[in-house]
Amino acid sequence: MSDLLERLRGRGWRMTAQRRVVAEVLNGEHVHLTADEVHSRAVAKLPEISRATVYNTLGELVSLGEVLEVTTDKRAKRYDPNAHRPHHHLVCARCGAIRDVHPTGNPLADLPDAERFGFTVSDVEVTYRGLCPDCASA
Amino acid sequence: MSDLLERLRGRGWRMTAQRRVVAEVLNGEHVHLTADEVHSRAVAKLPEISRATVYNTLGELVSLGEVLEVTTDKRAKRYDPNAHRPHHHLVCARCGAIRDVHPTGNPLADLPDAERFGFTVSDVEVTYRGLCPDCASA
DNA sequence: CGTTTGACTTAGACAAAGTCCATTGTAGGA
DNA sequence: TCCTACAATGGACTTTGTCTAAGTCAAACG
Ligand SMILES: [Mn+2]
Ligand SMILES: [Mn+2]
Ligand SMILES: [Zn+2]
Ligand SMILES: [Zn+2]
Repeated sequence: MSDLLERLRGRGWRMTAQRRVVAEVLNGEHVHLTADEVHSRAVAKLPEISRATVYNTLGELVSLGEVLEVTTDKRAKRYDPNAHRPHHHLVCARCGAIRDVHPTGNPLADLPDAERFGFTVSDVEVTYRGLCPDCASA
Repeated sequence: MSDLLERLRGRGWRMTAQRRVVAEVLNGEHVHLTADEVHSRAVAKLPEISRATVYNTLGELVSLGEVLEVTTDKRAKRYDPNAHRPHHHLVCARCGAIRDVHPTGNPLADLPDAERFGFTVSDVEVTYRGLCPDCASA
């Protein structure tokens, strides 16, 4: 993702080996790694990178809107580089596998005014749960 | 909720002061307390109740299907006594207030087969986010 | 009722996920 | 090349939750 790195440099980011490695690890489709998984993979490329730096960098990428935080399970937060096209998630209840999905329809329209309690509603997250092919056949 | 206590007794639960207090605390509409909040309120009624017992009791209530676990934010799990009528949640992004909502429509039907990746989809959670009236005016 | 017993509760150790801070290092401009 | 503000580091600390060994008590039984 030199796209990403280019954009970040443009935003005044100081480019360091650590930040480059974190950005490299967060690359691909259906990628939803925990901070610890990002750290392990980053260590493979740059052994001296610290946990704190991984957390810092992930936090910065999130506030820049380049990465999304996803909390599909109650354990660690997951980091999603697919922040450009809005999407939702399909999660295997047994093994935790996560896929990006794009449902049709607009759930925002499905919430009547009477059910909004005066809130200004700006966003909807939809999480589908079920069993992945592997777990269903086992 | 003597309803609940009655049902639990019917299921062979030994009725203790601790369990009664936890069940009392989990009572009402739009109630979504964390385990620690349940513990604080339980301590007010029964000072010697322990954290472990609160966690144990909440876990049992969840496996009995009497209480739902809700993870609207990435912090602590919340416990929802409104397990009888299915519903979704509306969350204030600033102060964390949570309301139960009942959207129209069926999000399951909005996920095309091509977007299911072979999963057996059994459940959908929808979380609406926005600002509550208080936070919007501030 | 009093006894008995296994289910229940407790305190505290432990673990996982994440935050914070003082110190040390360095990217990138002058 | 030098300087310095920004970034990285390790480790202490916090929060949330789990586990266990030992003590307690609800309720079944007589
Ligand atoms: Mn995603
Ligand atoms: Mn609810
Ligand atoms: Zn699976
Ligand atoms: Zn609010």
